Amino acid sequence: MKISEIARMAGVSSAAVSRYINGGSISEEKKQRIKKVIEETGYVPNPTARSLRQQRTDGIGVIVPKFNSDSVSNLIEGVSTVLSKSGYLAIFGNAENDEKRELEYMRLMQETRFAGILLMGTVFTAKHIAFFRESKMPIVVCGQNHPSVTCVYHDDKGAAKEITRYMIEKGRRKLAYIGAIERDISVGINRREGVEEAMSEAQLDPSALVRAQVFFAVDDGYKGMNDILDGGYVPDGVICATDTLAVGAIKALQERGYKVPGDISVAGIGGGFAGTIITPALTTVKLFHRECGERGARLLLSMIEQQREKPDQKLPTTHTMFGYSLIERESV
Amino acid sequence: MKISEIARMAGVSSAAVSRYINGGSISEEKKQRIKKVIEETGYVPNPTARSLRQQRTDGIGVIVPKFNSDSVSNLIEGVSTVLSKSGYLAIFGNAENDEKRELEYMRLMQETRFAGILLMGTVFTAKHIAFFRESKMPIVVCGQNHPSVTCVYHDDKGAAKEITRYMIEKGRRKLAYIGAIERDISVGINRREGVEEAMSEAQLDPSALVRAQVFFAVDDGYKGMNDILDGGYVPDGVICATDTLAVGAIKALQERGYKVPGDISVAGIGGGFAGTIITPALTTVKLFHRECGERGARLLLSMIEQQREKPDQKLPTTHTMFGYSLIERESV
DNA sequence: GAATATTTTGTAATCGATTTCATTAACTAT
DNA sequence: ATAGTTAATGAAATCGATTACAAAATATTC
Repeated sequence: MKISEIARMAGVSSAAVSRYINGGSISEEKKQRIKKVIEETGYVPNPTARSLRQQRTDGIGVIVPKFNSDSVSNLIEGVSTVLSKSGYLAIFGNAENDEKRELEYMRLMQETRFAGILLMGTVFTAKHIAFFRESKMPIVVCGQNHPSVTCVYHDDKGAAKEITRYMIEKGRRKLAYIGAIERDISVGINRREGVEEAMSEAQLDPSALVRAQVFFAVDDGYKGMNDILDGGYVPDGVICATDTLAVGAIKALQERGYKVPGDISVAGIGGGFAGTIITPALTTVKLFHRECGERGARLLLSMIEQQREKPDQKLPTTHTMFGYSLIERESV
Repeated sequence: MKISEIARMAGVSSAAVSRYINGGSISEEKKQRIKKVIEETGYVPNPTARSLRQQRTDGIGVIVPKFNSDSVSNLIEGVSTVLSKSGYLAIFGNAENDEKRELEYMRLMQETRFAGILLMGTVFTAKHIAFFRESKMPIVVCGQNHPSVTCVYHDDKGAAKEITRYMIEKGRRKLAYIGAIERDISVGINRREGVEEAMSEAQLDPSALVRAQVFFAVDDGYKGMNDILDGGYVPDGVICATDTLAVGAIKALQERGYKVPGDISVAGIGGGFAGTIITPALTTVKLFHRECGERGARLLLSMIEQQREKPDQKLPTTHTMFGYSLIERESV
């Protein structure tokens, strides 16, 4: 079923049908006739033809570093609930934790003239920044913050500070920190700085903090904890950059016969699923991944609208920070 | 940059350029000229225009019931690694555990003339079956089995049988089963039947099995276990239809002061992440979600190829069953 | 070397919508 | 009543590729 067919059936030109659909001026009488035919036939305009003519698609690209992670899948869940109600189609790209693939996807999505890009960022290279600067596409980044692009992110430093403060309050003063790779600003650097700041404020010397720097898996937390202990340092409190790392750290401690939190407290950051099922239940700081995805998607949608109204104009960047919320459980 | 521009620069017609790209007959000399120009300009054909003319898109629809679940996100991971190497674009649709939305997506994807559909099925209604029967699109279902459509699924009954047999071997004879809603054939019915069969084969009366039927979340397993105990039945072994349910069941037991596995053994089915981090570590049967997604994607790709060669022909359905693998840990 | 088959080529049609443009019809204001 | 707006209309152009078709160039056969 195509538009010319509908036009024939309604006894009008295809231009009239197009105007009916897209809201051009048209007489009430024809409007009714066209409406009737469209309802009877269940006609839907061919999106490909429309895209070709209008020089844009109704696709929104969502680039994620991987799928099988708690925080990412909640973020996606949030994004997809918003987009599925919007008339746009979400196209997900799995960057496989590789910045180069991220860039490839961004370029592909720009070439394909997607309506916008939502990037769940990990590491920003100079090429990323250049892309943000040069591209006129609506782009939103979730989870990182950078002045060159619109971002929705968490107060990572604040969250880390909060959980550290809490641990110090609970009487732990000999701290260790298992952090993530520092090419990731949000998780790698900001959270560490939060820990250090909280220590300073409590008159503890942050340079005395023993740190391990690892990746993001349970095994990495496990290894990080063991490295610290093997180094001869036995803390009484361990902060981990993510809940997943904390799970690994607790496992390492328990294997060595330490009681958590009796001998050593452990805290995470994230508030994901894993922390709710381990023993002891993980004390952590909740971050709002799902909400972050929702907000990011909504923001992108409004940027796309804005651009529709004034094309060719570089969109201003905005920066939205989400807070956090301490979850007291059993591991501290 | 468009094809006519390339043609002008290479001093040929745009038909020649198109033939160069799509492999038509063309002289070696022009081939070189065109190649050079394309390389210099980095020209890529406009996919929208191509789709319009060829009456098909390079999109593959992937419909999932939700994103934030371990099994689903591994499946997606598998699917996306295969598709991202294929030249096709994966478009994910979140059906939000709603069969109606599943159908809506299927219809939308058919209208949009996607190259194929990969459905991570939950419940099949009569409308699903009708769609499978009538549609000429390449469709692959992951996780369920039905004769009317090509499926890649697990031996759910076998897996359930295996873990039950194992539990009986370990001396547990007073069993309970926490199962999932039975509108889901694979997880709801087949797994329960596997448990019952294993009991019969061990001369245990399956009708004596106490069952709870719940949804898929941790809390559902928790509730299911409590319901069984509140009914006055204290089993010595509990089989759960999924690992997630097992996590909830163990939590309920521990809260009531039972030792797992000392007093009561608990086993799951799935082999996901959750079972590796709880205490005691979950004894379970591994299912190959990631591999299932990979296989499903590859199969769909080959079906799409087949259809390219002989269009208008209904594709034959195939049925691929994956096995399982017992994981002995601590909960039995 | 003529007749025939095959390959190469460009022109123009095509996919299905939207949009420009020129024209006509219907109002408003004077 | 007339000039000047504004709204409604359909024919035709357009988006950027692929492809049917016919013509031209080349290769093959006898």
